[in-house]
Amino acid sequence: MIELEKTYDHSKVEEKIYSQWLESGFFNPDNLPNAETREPFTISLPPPNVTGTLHMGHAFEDTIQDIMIRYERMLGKKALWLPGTDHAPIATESKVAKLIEKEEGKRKTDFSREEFVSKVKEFAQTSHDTIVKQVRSMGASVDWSREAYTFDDKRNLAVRTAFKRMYDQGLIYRGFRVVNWDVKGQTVISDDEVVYVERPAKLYTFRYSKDFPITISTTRPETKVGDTAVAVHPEDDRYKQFVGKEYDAEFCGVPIHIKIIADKTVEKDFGTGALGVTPAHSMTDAEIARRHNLPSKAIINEYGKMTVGDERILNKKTAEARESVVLWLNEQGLMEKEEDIQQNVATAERTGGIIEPLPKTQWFINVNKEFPLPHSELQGIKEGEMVTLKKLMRHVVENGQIKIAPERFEKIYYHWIDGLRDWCISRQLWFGHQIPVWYKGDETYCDINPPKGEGWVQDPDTLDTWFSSGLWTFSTLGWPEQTSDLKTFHPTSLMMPGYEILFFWVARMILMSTYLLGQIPFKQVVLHGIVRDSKGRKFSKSLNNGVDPLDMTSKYGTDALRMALVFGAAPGNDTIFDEQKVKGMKHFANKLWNIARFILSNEDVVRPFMGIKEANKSADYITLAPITDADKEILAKLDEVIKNVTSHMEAFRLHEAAQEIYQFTWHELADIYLEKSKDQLQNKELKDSTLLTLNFSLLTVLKLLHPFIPFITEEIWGKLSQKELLIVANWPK
RNA sequence: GGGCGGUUAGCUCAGCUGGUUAGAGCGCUGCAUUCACAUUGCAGAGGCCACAGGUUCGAAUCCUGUACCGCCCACCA
Repeated sequence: MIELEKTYDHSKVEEKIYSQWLESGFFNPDNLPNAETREPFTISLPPPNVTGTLHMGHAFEDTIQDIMIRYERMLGKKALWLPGTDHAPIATESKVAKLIEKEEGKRKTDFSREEFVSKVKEFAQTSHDTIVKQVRSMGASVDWSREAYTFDDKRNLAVRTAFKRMYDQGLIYRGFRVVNWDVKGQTVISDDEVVYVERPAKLYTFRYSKDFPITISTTRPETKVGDTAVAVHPEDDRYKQFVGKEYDAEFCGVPIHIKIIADKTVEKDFGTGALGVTPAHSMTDAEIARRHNLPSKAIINEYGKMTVGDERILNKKTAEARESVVLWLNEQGLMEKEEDIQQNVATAERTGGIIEPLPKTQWFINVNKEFPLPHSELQGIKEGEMVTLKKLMRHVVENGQIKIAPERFEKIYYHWIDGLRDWCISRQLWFGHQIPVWYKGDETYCDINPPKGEGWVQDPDTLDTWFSSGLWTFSTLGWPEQTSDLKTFHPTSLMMPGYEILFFWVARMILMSTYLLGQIPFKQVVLHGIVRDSKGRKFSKSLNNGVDPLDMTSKYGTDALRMALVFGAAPGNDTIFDEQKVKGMKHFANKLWNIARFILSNEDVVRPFMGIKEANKSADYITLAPITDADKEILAKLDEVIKNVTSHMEAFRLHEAAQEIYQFTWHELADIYLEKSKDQLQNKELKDSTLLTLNFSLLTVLKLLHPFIPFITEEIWGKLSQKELLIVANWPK
């Protein structure tokens, strides 16, 4: 007779069980029973940023991946879940800069680069330790022995190697062009990091000067001091007569020279149908200027201040300069109209600052350049075949080597690729992988290691965080070295990120892996949604609606939180976090506990139990007559549940799987069969078969539930004096 | 401007390839407490599955359209 306490107390169990798992070594696939013959199954953990603590979204992500890896481990796979963290330069650097300003009253520029970077590294280390604790407390069965960091030495070598290869093949180049400058973050960012925010704005309609023949409309009159042309549609009869003519004017004290040009991209119906072209401070205008060979005149600097004109605008911020220009236009009688409109303003994803398009020299990855693929294990593309990075990214999804679920995201992915422009990878930050390029006079040197000799200066810029994240699936396995891990575990099997990083990360991993390894990075992507608060809002600092996963786990238990997060969460759909749900799942855990308590309270339980522990199918016991209809029924239902849960797992319908076992456990096994068994246990003839049925049902339910609620199931399993841990038990068939 | 998703019980959501009286959790109502569990059990109320057409023997599920809500993308300044 085995006695359990009346209620399940997660606080006494979770640390103990996690330690048992760690001691067993089974998180490391090399230590699994019969590891040599197992088929590899790999998940790379999307590395959380080392900017602080984890939120409910991370808890959700950890949960669904842990469910999959535990399931695959029980299926007999050589299951590797590789953890790590991301140095996330923009977020981390700005976070530390803020902290220093608050605590020491100093600014980033008061320190040397080395001093500042070491402070950031210190912060990142603390943050890392917190994150590890949190991942651990979620019960994540990650292989800590293989933990990686996007900014450690091994990953740095991978980054330099990748850069060098792309540079040598002409896929990375340095170019001067209009880029997205984040005034607040003081760095360039890529197109994907630009977020458009709709805001009310004024649309001004005016002429440059009294004798200028065309009126133009703009929301940014201050930039007109940098105009070099006015563009109209080629078929606009109003303006045909002026095309090709050139005019001089003085605009708010600044002399300008304007050429009238015709370009198809101009909308006849917007504003006056004439567009003032500012080649230095607008991406679109820069493209028009390139088509028409127009000169470009920079008039705004990195601080968002005007660099031309007199005291009315010089050194003023653009918004202030705008007021001055508007005043001048009105004074001169040049203003025709001021209208209120809604406008999309470009802001930086991380800092929220305004994007000021500026002409600058930066590093880019050319996504359209044709080149021979150095090595290929991809289906449908041969080694040496001419490809572009865009083509590679599209191809592997199109021909099904990589599957994206839910399927609708494949279309979104293609659409993104089709509109993709060269990827700006340099950042004016200190914390990050410094670009492995050195200069001396007119010479440029790119290599994995610095050049020998005196006088070389390394490019001060660092790389976009997604450059190193793009290497994640293989840099974590030892690349560029040809390690046995790389051979065994790459391509990885499954990737489970949020849909919001499909472009940022998933696409970049596909780019890097197909190019550098000639392999897909993963076979299957399952995108999950965002966890929102009970009112459907995103969790955010400004709303102060955050819920700390650790509070939930200590209050209700990790199992309860995991089950609550996965219950009702369909792939790709956002989910609402509700504390009530966690509470309900704590009740479920307690229910399971009491089912076990009842079964184990029978004195004879050990004897029949020992007899069935090796078996895996209910069919094996049905033959053990006498057996009642109730026995048959519960065993038949159990078979069906096994079948259904397995098929849900295979299709990543974790929410369906969870619901199915929940229903069975509570409302079939506990509510119906357990009650009937009470009578049967009184009958000597039926006692043995009843105990067999009870035990078999419990064992099976524990197995089925283990990926979802690993702690309590392992704890009960342990009470059943099993030789092996549940974590490596066989998935029922 | 283009694309995508949502609209199912009071609330939050499932419903996989169309098939018996549409499900869950929470909440609500009534009854039950020494017998695994009150973190409980039993019983129950509650839904023209957004709307309008169509396909089908049969539609919450497929097609067309409409209306709201939300998201993504985009060089209308």
